[in-house]
Amino acid sequence: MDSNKKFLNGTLNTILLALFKEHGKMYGYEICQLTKEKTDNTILLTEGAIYPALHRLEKDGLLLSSKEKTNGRTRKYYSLNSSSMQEIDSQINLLSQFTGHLRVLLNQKA
Amino acid sequence: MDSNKKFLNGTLNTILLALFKEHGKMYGYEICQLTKEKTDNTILLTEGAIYPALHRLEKDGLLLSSKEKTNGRTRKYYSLNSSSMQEIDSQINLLSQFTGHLRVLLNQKA
DNA sequence: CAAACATACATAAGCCTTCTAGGTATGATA
DNA sequence: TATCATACCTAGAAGGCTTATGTATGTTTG
Repeated sequence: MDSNKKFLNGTLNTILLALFKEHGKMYGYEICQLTKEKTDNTILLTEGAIYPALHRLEKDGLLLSSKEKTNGRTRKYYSLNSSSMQEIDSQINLLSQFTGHLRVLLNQKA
Repeated sequence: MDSNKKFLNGTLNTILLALFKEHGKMYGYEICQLTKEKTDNTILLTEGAIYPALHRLEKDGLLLSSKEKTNGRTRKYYSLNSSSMQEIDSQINLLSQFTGHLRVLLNQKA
């Protein structure tokens, strides 16, 4: 109620795509940690949201995955599917536009 | 799928509060039109979303309403309930913060 | 002058996304 | 050896928006 969790709704897929675009390959757990750090603990991606989202994006052909074993633990790395780059950029641009307009509505053009 | 409609999810209530803060009293239909104009037809608030949202905000004590007859048509005007101003500002600030962090994740700090 | 369009409100069913809560497994730390 | 951190996963419930529909009045157009 008094958190900003609900704002995330609808933006998660695109946030993930943008993170992959900047950071290359990443795995789920890492994304949760990184996002938390980058946003001063305000955007907290839950695993219950992130793993299904990654599966969805892979199924939709926007992500590719590969498993790697590191320190005895298996990580599932994802990265952008370059053959869907147009679609990926399009989605990121849409969200950028949206946040821009949103800031106009919120009167924080700066 | 290829629109930015889904991004709206979770932000509608707060957008409304911000609009009221800037524009004073407004009625539902007007808000739909104004938002459309202010965002170059990209943020399209549907009536099916906006009317329930206005009812909710009034029920929660954040908005006050009054009916007025203009040109034979009845308008239901809403405005901020000044006694809830603290809560209202808090919600707007939360969304502002969120969009700020979102832009960091999207790499569009400017 | 009738049809179409714009204004203005409202609600219900369904969809989609996320959250909560739970589960499994390994390595490190206390 | 118990707890915590890492690392994955899924199911059920909750919540918010879209789509579709309904009502009613005023204005424009053919």
